[in-house]
Amino acid sequence: MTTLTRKQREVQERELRLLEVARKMLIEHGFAGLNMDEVARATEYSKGTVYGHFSSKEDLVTALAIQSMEQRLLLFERAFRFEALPRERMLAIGVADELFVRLHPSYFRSELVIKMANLESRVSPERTEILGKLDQQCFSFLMKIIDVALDRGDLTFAEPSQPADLVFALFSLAIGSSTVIMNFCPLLEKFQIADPFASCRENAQILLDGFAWKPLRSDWDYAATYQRIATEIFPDECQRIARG
Amino acid sequence: MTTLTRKQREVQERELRLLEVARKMLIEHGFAGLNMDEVARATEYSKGTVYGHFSSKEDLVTALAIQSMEQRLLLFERAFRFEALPRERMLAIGVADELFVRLHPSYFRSELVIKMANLESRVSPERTEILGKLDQQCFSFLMKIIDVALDRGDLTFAEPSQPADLVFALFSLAIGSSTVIMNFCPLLEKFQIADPFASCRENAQILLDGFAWKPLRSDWDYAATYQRIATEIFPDECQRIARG
DNA sequence: ACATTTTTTGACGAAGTGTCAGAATTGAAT
DNA sequence: ATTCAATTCTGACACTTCGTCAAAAAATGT
Repeated sequence: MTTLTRKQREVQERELRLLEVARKMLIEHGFAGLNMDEVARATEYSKGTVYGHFSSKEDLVTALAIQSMEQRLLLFERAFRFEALPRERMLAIGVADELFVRLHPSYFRSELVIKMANLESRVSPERTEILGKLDQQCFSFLMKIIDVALDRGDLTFAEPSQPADLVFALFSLAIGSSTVIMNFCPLLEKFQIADPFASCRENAQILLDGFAWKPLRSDWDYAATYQRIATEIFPDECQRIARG
Repeated sequence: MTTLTRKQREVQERELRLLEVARKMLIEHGFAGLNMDEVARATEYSKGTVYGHFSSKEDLVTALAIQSMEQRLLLFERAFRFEALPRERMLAIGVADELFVRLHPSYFRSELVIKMANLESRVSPERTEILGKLDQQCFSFLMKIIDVALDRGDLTFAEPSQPADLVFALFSLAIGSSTVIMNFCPLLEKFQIADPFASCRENAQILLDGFAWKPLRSDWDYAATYQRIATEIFPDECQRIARG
């Protein structure tokens, strides 16, 4: 019994070590530059051992994406607990997402890479399922806040819009903005947007105004809310961004 | 002289043939499944010849992305010439973008693949530049319409928002929505959104309402505008979508 | 008809993925 | 302590694919 758990613990630690090294490679050399031989060499295990953990390179990257989502959800949870008006809490979620992308750009990238390139077929079903569950958790955070807003009457939906449409809009804006910021740099320079993340935050607020989620920007000082979020919920993270 | 142009024409035709075959492969097997040996075999040319056209696999996919952007711009131009209020014209651009994604999903995918995976370093500078130019053309269509709206007073920007922020927001929403629709199917099912494209159209309108682009949805029948766009500008395309 | 230039070819080297027979290690039993 | 079965780990190997380049073939000029 004790021996079994010790063994399991060792295996788990080894997996973390493998992922750590792989993540570093993904950051430095991109998906194509992430190389299984090299992962084995750098960790001083053999290829066979690495393949014991991950059925393929794609599976390994999915494991990284799972870590990624877990990181994101940690930030989301803290944002979710922010005690404020629903719309302010939604702003906190937005800030959490921004911080995630900025603090873990390579995580974000591995998420997208995996979802984009038909790669899921080569990923173990277990990992695919885990990732799906995590996506859903993410989704439900937003839905819960929307439900509170509906209860309070801060937000109403006129046919044909539904709460899910708002979530869809926010997801799309967030994913699209991050994609543009991370991958369309020349385009952004054309735009001459000095601080794309600030622009993105503002755009999300404008979208919420479009949905008439009260209080509107004209009736509330969301800049102050943002300051509160930055100092009360994410002081360390915001500082790390300010520095780096 | 004549022989030279004939030769050039042959080369150009061959390139189109290569791209056609490569595109089919990209659709069917994804980026990883697109294979240079196979492209050579299927077109009955040799690898050397293929590499004469494209300096690398990434370069080939970029060429596909360029074709893609050209297709998109053809639709954008037609939308741009729509004689109507600026906001209606912007809706027409949105419809053009939707039609593009729906009619050429594989084109759209190749665009994203190239921009995502650090792949640009392996692409020939000429093609990178062409793609940049096309991006910018796309951008300037939106800017021109916004300028008209500003002139008419339909739209004003309150500090710190700028016209470019609106373009950024629209791009992000469009790219994000398409990405979610094309690649996050399980998530969309969770959302229980019956017609994601319709939802996306509506979300864009809501965003424009947020920017207070007049006339607001409450003061104008944009469903009617959409009908006009569908029947007057894109009758064939809309039918093809309705059928397939 | 022959020479020169251009184009095309496919064998090849390099790099990487995933597998599997056998080596090494471990834990239990004697 | 020694033996032995079970488990785990290893790295050589088979296979795939990218991109190159010397040589063959074709086109062009004389």
